Amino acid sequence: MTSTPPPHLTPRKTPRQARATVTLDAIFEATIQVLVSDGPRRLTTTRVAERAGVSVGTMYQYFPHKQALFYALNERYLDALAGKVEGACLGQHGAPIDQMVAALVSTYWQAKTERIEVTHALYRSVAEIDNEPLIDAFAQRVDAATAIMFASASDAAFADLPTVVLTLLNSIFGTVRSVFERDLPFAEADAVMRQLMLMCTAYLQAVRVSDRSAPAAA
Amino acid sequence: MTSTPPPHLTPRKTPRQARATVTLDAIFEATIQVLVSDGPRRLTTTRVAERAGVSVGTMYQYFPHKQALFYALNERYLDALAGKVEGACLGQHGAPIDQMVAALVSTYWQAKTERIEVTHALYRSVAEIDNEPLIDAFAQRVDAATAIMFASASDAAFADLPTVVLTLLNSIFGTVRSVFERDLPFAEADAVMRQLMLMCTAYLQAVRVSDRSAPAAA
Amino acid sequence: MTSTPPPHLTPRKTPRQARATVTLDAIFEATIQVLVSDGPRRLTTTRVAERAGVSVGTMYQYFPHKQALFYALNERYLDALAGKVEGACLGQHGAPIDQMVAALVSTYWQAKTERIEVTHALYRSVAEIDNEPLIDAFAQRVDAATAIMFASASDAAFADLPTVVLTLLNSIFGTVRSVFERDLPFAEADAVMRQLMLMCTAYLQAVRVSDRSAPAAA
Amino acid sequence: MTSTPPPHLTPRKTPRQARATVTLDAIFEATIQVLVSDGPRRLTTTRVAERAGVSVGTMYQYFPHKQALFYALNERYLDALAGKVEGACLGQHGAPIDQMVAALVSTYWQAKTERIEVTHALYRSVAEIDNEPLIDAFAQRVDAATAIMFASASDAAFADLPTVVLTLLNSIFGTVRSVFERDLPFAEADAVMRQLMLMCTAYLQAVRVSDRSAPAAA
DNA sequence: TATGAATGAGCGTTCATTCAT
DNA sequence: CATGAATGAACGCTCATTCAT
Repeated sequence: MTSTPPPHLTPRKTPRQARATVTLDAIFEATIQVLVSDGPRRLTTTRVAERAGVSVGTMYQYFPHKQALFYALNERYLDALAGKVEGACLGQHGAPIDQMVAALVSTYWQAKTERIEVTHALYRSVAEIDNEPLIDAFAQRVDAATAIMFASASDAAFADLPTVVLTLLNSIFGTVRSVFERDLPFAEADAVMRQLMLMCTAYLQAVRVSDRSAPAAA
Repeated sequence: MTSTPPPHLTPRKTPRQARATVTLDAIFEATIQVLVSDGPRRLTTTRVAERAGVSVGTMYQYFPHKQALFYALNERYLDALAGKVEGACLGQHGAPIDQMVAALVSTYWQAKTERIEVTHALYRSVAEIDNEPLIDAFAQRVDAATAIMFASASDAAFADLPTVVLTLLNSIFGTVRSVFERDLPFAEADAVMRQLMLMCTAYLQAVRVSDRSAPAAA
Repeated sequence: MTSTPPPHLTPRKTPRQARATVTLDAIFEATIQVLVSDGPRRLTTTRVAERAGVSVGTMYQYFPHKQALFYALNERYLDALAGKVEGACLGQHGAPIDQMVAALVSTYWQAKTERIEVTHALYRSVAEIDNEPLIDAFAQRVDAATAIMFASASDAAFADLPTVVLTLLNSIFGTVRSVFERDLPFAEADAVMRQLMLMCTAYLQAVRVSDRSAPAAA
Repeated sequence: MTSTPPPHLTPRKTPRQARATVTLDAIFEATIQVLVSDGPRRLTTTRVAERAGVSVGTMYQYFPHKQALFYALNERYLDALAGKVEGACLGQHGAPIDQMVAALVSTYWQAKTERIEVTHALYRSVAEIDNEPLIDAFAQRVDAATAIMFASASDAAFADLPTVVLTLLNSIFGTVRSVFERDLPFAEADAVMRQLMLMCTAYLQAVRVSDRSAPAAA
């Protein structure tokens, strides 16, 4: 994350000791658990502290206020997610576009699917804070990685790569979220994911500049 | 709406009198206004009542509790939205698929764009209640209408229409939401919408059964 | 009080109904009682509400926050005090200065002595809020009334009346406070008060312009 | 200080080592600074320790609790103040009463005026603890010194010296405080101080026993 | 001995809900 | 019926104090 998040939303102390790291992890995990089991409305400082096995006071030693905790949690989450996507992109360097799309979709879907309830909880709690800076930073990283990947595609070139990437990512991320929130049974969700790959590939083929020369997207 | 929403989430009285309708409307509008101007966290019953020009007590005559109000608001909103989509689908009966896609995307986008802040506010406040039944009902209506429309396409037929429709709608709705939440500048948002049409059309062409006979989706 | 107190320090609602007045009085009285029995540090909203026989919520219907309650209490107190002093001043119009001094001192002393613990409590809690505006308003009223009184003295005139009044009042108010805070036994306190009258009279005679013509104060 | 302060309010250790003295001084100075800059409400142990450059734990090595720190601070302050007044009294031995009064008033005023914000802060924070023992001790010392001084006056004798001194000191201390708290502009404050001298002198002349023989005060 | 992370009671404040008027 | 004052549980947060290191 290269963006500058509002300073009042950052943890108070960098964990220098092992103990602090453990505590911090406990707090984050507790936050997720409370989020999952009680919902964002019931995410209270007391409950988190309790579940984390620390006192409220301790929590406030690490985070200046509740929002900061939440913010940091999202930061962690998005940071990891971005990392995975970046990894996938790097792994597909020079591959054909259908493989790229498949990697992109399945990586993202898998990441979201790993801990389903957590994903659900985080989707549901997005509104609780202003995490625009985080979303922006995430988008930036992922956009860049994806653009670089597609620029290296073995079987296609794109006139307006930024727009293509923007469309693709919004599509993928949006569709995944939509599928998630509708709580589709696995079979259907899986089917949609496969169709999504198809769709993205079809799109890319439609807008690619054949033989690296012809017309543009838009 | 044909689904059965939990009875405790429905308004207490059917508005038989004009007065009641007016009051109800005022309450809904006030809710939206408070939502837009103060955010979901500051949406208090008192504030809504005040803005609506009624007393809290009166509000509780119409809604057994805050969630019911919220639920009803979403119901209204989704009902209207579904209506618009249904209308668009009916209007495209027998048309070619690219026109259908264009109609679908632009109708949905326009509906969301009409009152941007309202859309934002509602997206942001989705988590506040459990509106799964509403979403389900909405999805059912829209799925049905869309399926009927595409079944009538002049230039394509689909082996597994339900999956195609499911994919298409999740794509469109998800992408729109994603674009909305990233708060893209109009130009970019518009470009993505046009690309989205392209994408959907490419997808449909890829999965259509040529001459109304051949292979299936996925 | 003619000064304009910060709007955020005024009670939320003017008591229009008898009930509200009763409640308000109960809150004020409870505040004093808590102040007296528990000290300013233990003056919590919960305790006040409890002692007043109302809920915290009710208290917050009358005062936007704790400070406002405190402020209003001081306002009431100083308003009444200023009224008493003004009354005394009016009553001594045209009298000789020693009677004026006697009236001033004994009125102030009596007012402070009426409910000793209350006076103590209020003196002790002065620092809790910024009541400068209240003090200023109080000083203004009392200064004015005192100046008018002394200007009418039958046996003296003063060249620099404002300074004389300022000195006199600071002396009286300060000495009374000092005596109070040292918690002198009644006999000593009473003796000091009588000496204070003597002192003030001696001062006025020392600075008066004989036959309404001669040299000035300062 | 000859009075017996509650043992739980005294520092834990007598500063036998230079290090301890330095630390203690730092703590006291930090307390004052925090008091001045943040006000008595924001005077937290953490903040004081931080500003003093020591850990909270260390602070608790010197003071069993916050009140003890506060108490000790006031003790220091009042001790120094009493010392100054005593010095002034000694210096005026055998002088005429007007010089004595002038010395008394100006010494006290100067002491209070030396670090205005500190004085303000201390006046404002008096209520935080029960420092009656300190006040008593202070009063005793100052009373004694003043009584001895006036007993040596070259131009007056007093029948009831204790009452005279009590009155005089309450007057002076009270007036100074009153002037301070009203935050009068320097010119006015200075004028009042000069008038105060006048007043005290007039008083003493009024109650003195001429030729060291005649009637008494009160 | 010095440290400062941990504690948790207690604070000020909010707000969904009730019910006497 | 409509009102809105009253309720009080529950929240976010602070800070004097302790104690393992």
